[in-house]
Amino acid sequence: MPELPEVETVRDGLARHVIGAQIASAQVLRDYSVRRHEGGPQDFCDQLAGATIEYAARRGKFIWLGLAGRDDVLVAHLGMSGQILVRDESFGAGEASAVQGVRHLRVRMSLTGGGAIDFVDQRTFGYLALSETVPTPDGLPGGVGTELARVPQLLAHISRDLLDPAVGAGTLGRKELIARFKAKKTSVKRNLLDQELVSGVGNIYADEALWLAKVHFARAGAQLTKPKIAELLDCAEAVMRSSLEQGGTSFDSLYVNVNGESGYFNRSLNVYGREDEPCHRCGALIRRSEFMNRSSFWCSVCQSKPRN
DNA sequence: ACTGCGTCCTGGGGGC
DNA sequence: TGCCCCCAGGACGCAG
Repeated sequence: MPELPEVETVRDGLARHVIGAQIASAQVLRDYSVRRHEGGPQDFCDQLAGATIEYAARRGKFIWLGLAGRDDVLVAHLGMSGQILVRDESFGAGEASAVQGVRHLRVRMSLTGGGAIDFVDQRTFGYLALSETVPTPDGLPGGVGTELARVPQLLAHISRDLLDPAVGAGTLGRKELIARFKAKKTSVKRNLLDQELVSGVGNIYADEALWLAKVHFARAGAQLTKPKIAELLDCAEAVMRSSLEQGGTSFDSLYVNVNGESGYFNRSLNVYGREDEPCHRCGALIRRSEFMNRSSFWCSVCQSKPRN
């Protein structure tokens, strides 16, 4: 499933392939895939027709495409199986046969002069919407890939992510994040997954970061020292950056493609999905626990359990 | 403020 | 070979 590195790969691909493109028309093949758009799917299509893409930005797992001369932007969330496929002129965009030939195609945006942007999503947790933008409270750029100090209203409550320069290690933003982390009364893993604290960390990378930092998922966040919290955040950032390096080169130039099923980032995983396999650091068996209605994978030796 | 849990959704894969 | 059921996940919303 796409996590932050995969989403960044998609954003980068969009920045390379669709900036300057004009959307001639949009076709919604499944209404559920256009959500949180006031006015619904038909209005979405009406509003999008004629829009020209100006930039591709990202905050956490949300992507947005800036539209020339407009205050609203096209927001995309990939959910857990979403893909954005960019088709060139030779694909035969707009033809009914071509639409039917694409498995799990939910929304097609046909481009002026040929080609298309396809939103493909097997499990339909992802969605598209148009959203007005609002100024960022700190006056800094809204996310990765834009210089504008604005963010879609739809995701204004989502915090910046660890790949955002504004919360980079050593910045005031990072310092503030550590302080907020320390002030929370809940567990470290819940903190890592709290998109309003720091965004972009999902279940997989939370477990990977905790393993790397040798912290048990259920440990109280406030129990960690600030340097330890800093280390944990650095670990989360490092895991995501190394995944990004691996994934960034694995889609071809015609497609902006994240394949939720191929799992091409999986080879670098140390704990996630490795129940009963030996820890890469100490050889003890990796355990799996239910936590927050999700699976958590951890090493019982490296990540000592809090007694409570 | 925090916690726990349900909801959305689909088809791959395991079990029989 | 077939069929049923479970499972995975992010974000959000609600009750306690």
